[in-house]
Amino acid sequence: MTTRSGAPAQPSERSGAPAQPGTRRTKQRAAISALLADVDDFRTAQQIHDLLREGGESVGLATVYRTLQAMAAAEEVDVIRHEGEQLFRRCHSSEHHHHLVCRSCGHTIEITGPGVTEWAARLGQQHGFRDIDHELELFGLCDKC
Amino acid sequence: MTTRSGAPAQPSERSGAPAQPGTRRTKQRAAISALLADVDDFRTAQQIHDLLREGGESVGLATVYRTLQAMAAAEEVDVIRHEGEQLFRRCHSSEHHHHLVCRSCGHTIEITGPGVTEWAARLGQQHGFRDIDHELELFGLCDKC
DNA sequence: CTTCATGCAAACGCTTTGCACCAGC
DNA sequence: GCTGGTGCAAAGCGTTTGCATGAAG
Repeated sequence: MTTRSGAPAQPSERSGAPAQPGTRRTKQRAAISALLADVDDFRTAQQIHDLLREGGESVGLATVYRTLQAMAAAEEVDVIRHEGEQLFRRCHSSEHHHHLVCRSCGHTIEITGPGVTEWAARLGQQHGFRDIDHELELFGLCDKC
Repeated sequence: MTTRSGAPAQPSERSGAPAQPGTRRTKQRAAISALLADVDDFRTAQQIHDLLREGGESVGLATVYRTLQAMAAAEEVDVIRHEGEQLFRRCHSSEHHHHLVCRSCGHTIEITGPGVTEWAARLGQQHGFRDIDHELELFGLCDKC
């Protein structure tokens, strides 16, 4: 990605895929994908790493990070930041949504903000801001915690 | 804070203050306070550190962190986390509010979420969550950026 | 004079990266 | 056999902390 071979041969880039990483099907990616399909709650990269190890599928922590990053870029997983660390989760809805997350076990419920996006856009415009983005997450303790 | 003197003398703790740090009036605290009064935008601890240094008032970075932490605990400053780092700002409203923050210069406008708190509480209750807290901030580019 | 804040540097936790090795295709 | 993913360990970055010094009251 940083270095380029001297040859002027154009990289094998088809039209569809924007040369994102994470193309190749590997055992590690499969393991992470499978785990994410299983665990319906937000988890840190380190937790995912531990869970994989517990499950016998040992994957390097760096790979976990790299894969999650790629999946996040491909919008296959949702990422939220909480207290300095990032939490990952495979979400069901592909539409814009927010989360109600248990701050103890990570149990998550997807929620939709009632008109938050429009509200944010309107408010931004009012104050001369453009390119408005919003962060909205709810945290609490679920009934099991 | 971690180590205690062997003497069993009870710490000089009056009834009012819960032994929070930041009691003593020092030059550094004054400088940080003054700067925060001047700068109306969200700033990282390191930016504040730099600004102090530029202004001639050199304060150790650790002190900046410790002081900001104390001020945050005393609710004298607002803290938000964004992209892994925390931003500090002296806010005008002491009531619950949110922010519209320029992601380039940190310029900030205080906003009130229309019923977000109630909405969050209701939603939490619906799903058996308690002790609900919410994080809501807007980010964009201000007209000067 | 006692106590607590400060400063420095080292430690910390999470995340990213360089590089040699290995596996997809 | 190329290409690109993996693993390890080291580096990076923002933040916290231990400890000796210095200032506040």
